[in-house]
Amino acid sequence: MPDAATEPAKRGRPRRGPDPERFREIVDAAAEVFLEKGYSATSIQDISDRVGILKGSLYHYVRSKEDFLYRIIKDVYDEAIDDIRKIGEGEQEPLARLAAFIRAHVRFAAAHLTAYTIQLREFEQLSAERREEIRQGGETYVEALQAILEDGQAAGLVDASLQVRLASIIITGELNSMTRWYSPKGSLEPDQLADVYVGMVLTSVASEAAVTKAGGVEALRTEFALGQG
Amino acid sequence: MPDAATEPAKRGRPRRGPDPERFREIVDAAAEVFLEKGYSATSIQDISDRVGILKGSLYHYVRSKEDFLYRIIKDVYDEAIDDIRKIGEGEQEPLARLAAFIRAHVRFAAAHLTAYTIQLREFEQLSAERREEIRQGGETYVEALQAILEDGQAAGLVDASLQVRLASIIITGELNSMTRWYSPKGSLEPDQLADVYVGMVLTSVASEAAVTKAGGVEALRTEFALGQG
Amino acid sequence: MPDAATEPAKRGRPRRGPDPERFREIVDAAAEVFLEKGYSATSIQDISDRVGILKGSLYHYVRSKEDFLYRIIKDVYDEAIDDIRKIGEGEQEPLARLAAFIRAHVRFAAAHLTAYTIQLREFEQLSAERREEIRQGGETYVEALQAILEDGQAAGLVDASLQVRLASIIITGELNSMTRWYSPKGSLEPDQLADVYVGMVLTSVASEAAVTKAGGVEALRTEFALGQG
Amino acid sequence: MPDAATEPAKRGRPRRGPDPERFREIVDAAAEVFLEKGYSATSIQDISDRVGILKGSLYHYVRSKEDFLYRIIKDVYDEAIDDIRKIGEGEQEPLARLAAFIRAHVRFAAAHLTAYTIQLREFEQLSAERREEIRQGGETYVEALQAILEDGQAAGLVDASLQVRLASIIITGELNSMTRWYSPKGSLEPDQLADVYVGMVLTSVASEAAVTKAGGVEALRTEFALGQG
DNA sequence: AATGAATGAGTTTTCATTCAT
DNA sequence: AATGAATGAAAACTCATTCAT
Repeated sequence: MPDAATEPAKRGRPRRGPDPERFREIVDAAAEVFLEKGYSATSIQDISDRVGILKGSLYHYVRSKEDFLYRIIKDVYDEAIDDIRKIGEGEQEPLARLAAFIRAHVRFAAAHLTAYTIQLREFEQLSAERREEIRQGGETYVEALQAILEDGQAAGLVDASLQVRLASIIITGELNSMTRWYSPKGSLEPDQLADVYVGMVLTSVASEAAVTKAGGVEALRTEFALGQG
Repeated sequence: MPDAATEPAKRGRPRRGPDPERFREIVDAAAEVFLEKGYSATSIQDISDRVGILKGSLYHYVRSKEDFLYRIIKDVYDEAIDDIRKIGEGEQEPLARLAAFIRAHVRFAAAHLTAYTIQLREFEQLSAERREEIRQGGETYVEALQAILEDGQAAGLVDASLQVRLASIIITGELNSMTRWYSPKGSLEPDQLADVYVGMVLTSVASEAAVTKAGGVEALRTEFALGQG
Repeated sequence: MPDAATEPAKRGRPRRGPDPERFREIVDAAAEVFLEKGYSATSIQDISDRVGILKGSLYHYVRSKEDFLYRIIKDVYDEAIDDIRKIGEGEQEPLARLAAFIRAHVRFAAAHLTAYTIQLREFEQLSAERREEIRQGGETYVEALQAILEDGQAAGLVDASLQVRLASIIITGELNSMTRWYSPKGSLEPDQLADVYVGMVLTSVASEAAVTKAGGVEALRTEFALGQG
Repeated sequence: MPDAATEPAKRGRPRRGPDPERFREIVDAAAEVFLEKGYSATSIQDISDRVGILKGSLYHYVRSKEDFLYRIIKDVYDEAIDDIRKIGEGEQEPLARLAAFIRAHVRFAAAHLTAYTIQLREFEQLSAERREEIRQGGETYVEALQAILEDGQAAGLVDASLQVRLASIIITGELNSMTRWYSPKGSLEPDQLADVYVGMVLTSVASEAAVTKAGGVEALRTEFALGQG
């Protein structure tokens, strides 16, 4: 019986595939360009120029331009799903959970600004199959938000007359719209922005009881603020 | 009776440019396709297919593909400016003006859904010159909104601690995000949607005094509603 | 009621599509190059050079390089099917029909030398769907030939011990191999070549009775010749 | 005694090239793919996939893609030349030699089916120099066959009116066409196929005298058969 | 012997635009 | 007003080949 330890690894293929760090570097370059020019208006040449290699060389890493978009969106989408799952673990009170949700969302968008913005803007450019595949992933922000608002209504803390589905869509749009102007280079920290969002969103849905409990709208508007950033 | 065969259809005037009705038809077709596929991903062929003519024929109406985008955005932008100017004429009370502003904005977005959506999404695809030219046009929604909020603060009806510039941007994003999901084919009428927006936005910025004056947040939330949809 | 005679033709589209003569010209150019270099080794550039236009211009006529191959093969295949159908109409005697079949086949191959050669060589380069579609077309030369040989056996004129399916394949290969060397520029006329083929093929399958009836193999070999070339 | 440390592993001889067995393996893989897809349509990637290594690694064995084709064709061509030389050694009678020639050819084609098919199909894809070099090699099948037929005519056993050059080309095409359909996986053994070919070819060229001598065409058709396969 | 990154030149295809009719 | 042929430039993608490791 041959000694397994001295026997060479099965002919040929360890086949590691491309270096994951280099791959990340390249996908990040693609994301930057997509953000600046838009996916469709970006050429493979634009990406390779940014990386500093020839355009043909990119096909070591992907099979098509769409693969770049897919990678960017898939990754941020998966992280977003994780993010949504973590929200509310711990927080019991609906308004506190709502505040936590908003803060988490703002932090997430700020932390993954490029990729998250691309996801919002360019999702429809993916092939139908890939859109479908990605959507299977899990609960969306809208759905999570809706659940919180429903809990809030049950607890009498969210205006009972609110159409929660519609409100969830509106609030999600409100939060997502930060990707249209927010820049990490500015002086506004994510938590400061979150404070503003939390204050505005909470008062926009709070019930009479919730306002009273907080000691008025203005009090409610700062109740969940982290304060000075 | 004159000979119909030799007489040109329209009385006297030599036809200088293309038939404006046909032009509108074609620009509308372009807008539809831009909305569906995005400007950059749309080819001249896509547009001509939609119209039912050959692509070369489009150059009777425009000098370049960008001209279509320019026409669409310029027109809706100009109308938006008009829209903004009209708001508040008449309304004296800041919260009433804020409500009127929101309603007008929702109505406008709903009425010009395709063009307004394109303007939001594709403005950056215009040449720098045209972007500049269009921006000269007049006050933006954000600026108009900011002015109203400032008046509201002066009148003690808007939370004095609110960062009005930031709030204006957030609220505008919130309103504009309706273009991402609203459809005139759905059962939700623009005024019904406006009612929801008005309620949420007003309570999100109202001062303690404003809430008290209205008889509570829930009352404030319906004070400016048109009601039954 | 409007007068149909004076009413203009329905807006826009007579849409004739490309000039069929020009199209033929271009497909013929493609066929020439495919013959010289092989389909896969031919670039779109090669074809456009032959035609004398830019490569992009070819896409007025086809949607892909494969379309050229399809057109060439489809057309010659359809004609071949027609050809096969016509053979034997009239001829009653099996050996006479066999001779007629061979002559027709040689004439056909000579008359469509380029396209028929391409069909034989490059059929497998078509997509699976197109191969399938074309094969649906009708009876092949092999099948037609087999039928004739079976009739010949029934009439006692073809060697009873002959495996007709195999013989049909062999004879078809023999006939088709002329595409590997035949040139219309040479001095050998199609009918002269057919005379040789007829003589060789008939004697290669004839029964004893057929030979006797003809007055010997050498007599049989010239019985169906057109003679003087 | 030489210093073992400086001496290469294998006794004396420095290793010049790659392992010949591995080389054969790789060339065979290339041949398989060339057969399936055609030379021009095959990429180096296709070959390396078949072997199970990366494409860059193939350049340890060859200097270019064409080298694969050259190796395949050169080898089979040289063997074919040998094959042709051996034919007729021993056989004295022209028809017996013709039968032996056909049998040898069929056996050869069956034994080297892949390489021989590639040689027939892809010879023209070699560079002009290599085509020239290979052609220098020796007598071709057509020439050998022509010589036999001429001997046959001299002996009165081949139809005197036969154009032997043309007949040789036709018969060679007939034999070679087996590469278009023959498969060693089928139930037809090479010698069975050779029996059919021998019978058909001999009767297709035999003189009256040869037929009479054999006792009729049908007798002639089986005279050189090996019989049951 | 093999890997995997990269090259550079090529391929097929797309597409905005022009223009004679 | 529209056609349809063509252009010319650029797009996405392919691929034989090289090379440092």
